[in-house]
Amino acid sequence: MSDDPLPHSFFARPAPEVAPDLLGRVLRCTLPAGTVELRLTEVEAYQGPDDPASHAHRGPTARNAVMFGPPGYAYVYFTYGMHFCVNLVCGPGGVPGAVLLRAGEVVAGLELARGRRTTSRRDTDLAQGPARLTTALGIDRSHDGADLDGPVLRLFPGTPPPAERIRSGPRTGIAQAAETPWRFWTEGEPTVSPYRAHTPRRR
DNA sequence: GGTAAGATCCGCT
DNA sequence: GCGGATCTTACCT
Repeated sequence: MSDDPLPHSFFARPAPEVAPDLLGRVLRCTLPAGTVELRLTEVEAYQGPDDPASHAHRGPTARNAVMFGPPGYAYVYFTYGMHFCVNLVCGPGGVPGAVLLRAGEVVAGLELARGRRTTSRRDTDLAQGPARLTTALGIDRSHDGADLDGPVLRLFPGTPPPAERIRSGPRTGIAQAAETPWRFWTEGEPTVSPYRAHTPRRR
């Protein structure tokens, strides 16, 4: 990977526009233990303040402050008492938005990622799910606000999939605005759960 | 000062 | 498919 990282201007668009453009991109995380690189296969967009599912919906707080800052930085939060999730802050000035990284394929640092994900039975499970993804990369709250063109986190152009392989659907695990198709994934990737490719039943 | 819900994962059935 | 683990955040009284 000798390409230059994507510039901050890449993120200076609404999150629902940036999200599909993140598929196939490569996120590198460099820590004292070593480097892990992840090719993104599934993401979700959150665009506040009118998005009731977004952490930014109720205005700025100590936790979500990074979402209200400039694009091109990481927003990391803790949830369910045991998990971290990482977002990439997006959006034109003044509009809080972010893209949650849900899944990816480990393309470098496989041994290190396996060591962090001891419960994983297959390599495709290493970063299948937003909390597994942060564990595999070694990301925690200390990376909240980290520059995506910085010494720890860097996002490289990678190889985006052809447009016909990009799918979208409802976001996962949230009660509000579940009908908004702001989840994007690459069709045919083993790191994306197959059942998610189908339209969920309505009742 | 108390409480309910949460952008989840894992093991068991 | 279901429920437990585990704790922070935000909101209410």
